[in-house]
Amino acid sequence: MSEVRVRFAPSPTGSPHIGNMRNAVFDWLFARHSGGRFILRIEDTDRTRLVPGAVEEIMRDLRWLRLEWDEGPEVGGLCGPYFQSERVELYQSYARQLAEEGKAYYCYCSPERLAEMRKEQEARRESIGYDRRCRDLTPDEAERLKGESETGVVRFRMPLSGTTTFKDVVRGEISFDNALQDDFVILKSDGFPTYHFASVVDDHDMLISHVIRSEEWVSSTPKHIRLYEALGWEPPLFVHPPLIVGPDRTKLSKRHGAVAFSSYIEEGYLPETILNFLALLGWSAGEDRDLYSIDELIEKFTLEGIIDHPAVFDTAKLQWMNGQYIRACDPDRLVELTLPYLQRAGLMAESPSPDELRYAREVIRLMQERMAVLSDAPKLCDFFFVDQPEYDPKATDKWLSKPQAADLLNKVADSFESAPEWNIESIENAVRAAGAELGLEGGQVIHPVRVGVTGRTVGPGLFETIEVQGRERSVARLRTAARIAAREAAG
RNA sequence: GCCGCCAUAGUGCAGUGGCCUAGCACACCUCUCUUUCACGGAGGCAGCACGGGUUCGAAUCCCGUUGGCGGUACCA
Repeated sequence: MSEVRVRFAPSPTGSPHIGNMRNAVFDWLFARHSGGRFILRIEDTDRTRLVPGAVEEIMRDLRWLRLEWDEGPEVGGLCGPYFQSERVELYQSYARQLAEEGKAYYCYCSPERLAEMRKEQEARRESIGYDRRCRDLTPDEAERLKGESETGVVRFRMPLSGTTTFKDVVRGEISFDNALQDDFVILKSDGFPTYHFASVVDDHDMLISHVIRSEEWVSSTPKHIRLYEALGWEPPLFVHPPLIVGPDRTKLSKRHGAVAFSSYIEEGYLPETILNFLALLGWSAGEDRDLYSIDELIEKFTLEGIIDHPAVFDTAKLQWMNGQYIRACDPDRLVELTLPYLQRAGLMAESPSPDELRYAREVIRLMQERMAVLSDAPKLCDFFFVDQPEYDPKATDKWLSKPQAADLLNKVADSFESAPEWNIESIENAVRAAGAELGLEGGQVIHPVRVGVTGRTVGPGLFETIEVQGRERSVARLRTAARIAAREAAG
């Protein structure tokens, strides 16, 4: 096989979504696996749907996932330009060539007429697409219609009989009846090519060996096959991975909630999670495993492993996987990743001091086993960063309303103040000793103390929490809590 | 409607004619660890869409049915 060259060819009409990025993952993995090239091409041929900033977002998402492209915007390459809008002359010249050779023709039908035609076809419950009115115009008729309509499009002259067959790498041979194919537009009236035409021209021009694109494209592949034939080119291999669908099993779209890829970045999924998860959405190494490093993915990724049926995007499993990677994460890196979430929540300064940073590191260490996504961090550990925690009414109700609660809390505070050392052991001793004085043990002392120092009933290990929180802060909180307890007991 | 693709537990996969009393993971449930939560550990629940073939033997091959999805634009 000659060199593997694959391309990721998004159109900048909005934010990339999970499905787009899954395809990019497959492209990249295949390129890296086979020592080939991964090319990024921007398909900006629909000028009406262009979204400003979309190209930047695509590149940002790819880079975040560490999917570096070998050719494309910002990195260049021998087959550029990599924006289709900069290649229109190329498409136009090929369209002209096809027209001159009688393999394509100019069509002057107005959008209105086309809409009318479609409506009638629908009413008659038939749909063969364009009625080919302009397919075999005499020169005179062509001249006349051209004068009437001002603008026209170029349509491909599809064979009227026979079948078009191609081999999909994932599904095997697929055949289509030519008579059912449309004389599709290759060049629009604004001079821009349609997807079908531009992608064929570019895939050939950029020496693409494998066209990897999602399943929604299989039914237009016969158009592309005929185009390659008409242009006298060898078609690439077609690979159609399955669609990624929502919980309702339909194609991912806005109505499925978080579709923008960036929303997963914001929620705090790690790149290695997303890469691992996306790789497994429509592909399998044929093993009973779920966790793969990037290197393992590259090593194991083959086209044969691509599944041939749609995959439902399961957020629950994504979360689980992210938890796995968070736990495996280097602590320093985890701090770096989590800090922005704390800062955005107003829990940390924008430019923290070394002390504050050290403190945050300790706190995050305690959170590492408890986070599923990074955005969990603020609500999990906010009490570490404020002067006084908010006391959860349910918690105070349950643990601070006992007659001895205020006493206990004050005693613990006393012994914290007088403790010669401040470490987990001394803290535990102090707490247990204070409880013993009142004839309390186990949960009877630990729960009230936890509520006293954190304001809530759940959290990391009590003694670790107190140690990290510090003596001063813990004592102050215990005193406050003791007052609340006294009030509760009295009321 | 027409064309195409697909069909293993709720979800994602493994399985390519006998090793399947169908395996793994998530979710869910139980137990365990434990000061709580989480993590970890041990169990459990739950599936080859249906009907015909082929074969000594079918989740695996063939046909049909049903169902799901995709496409059917001067969008990609």
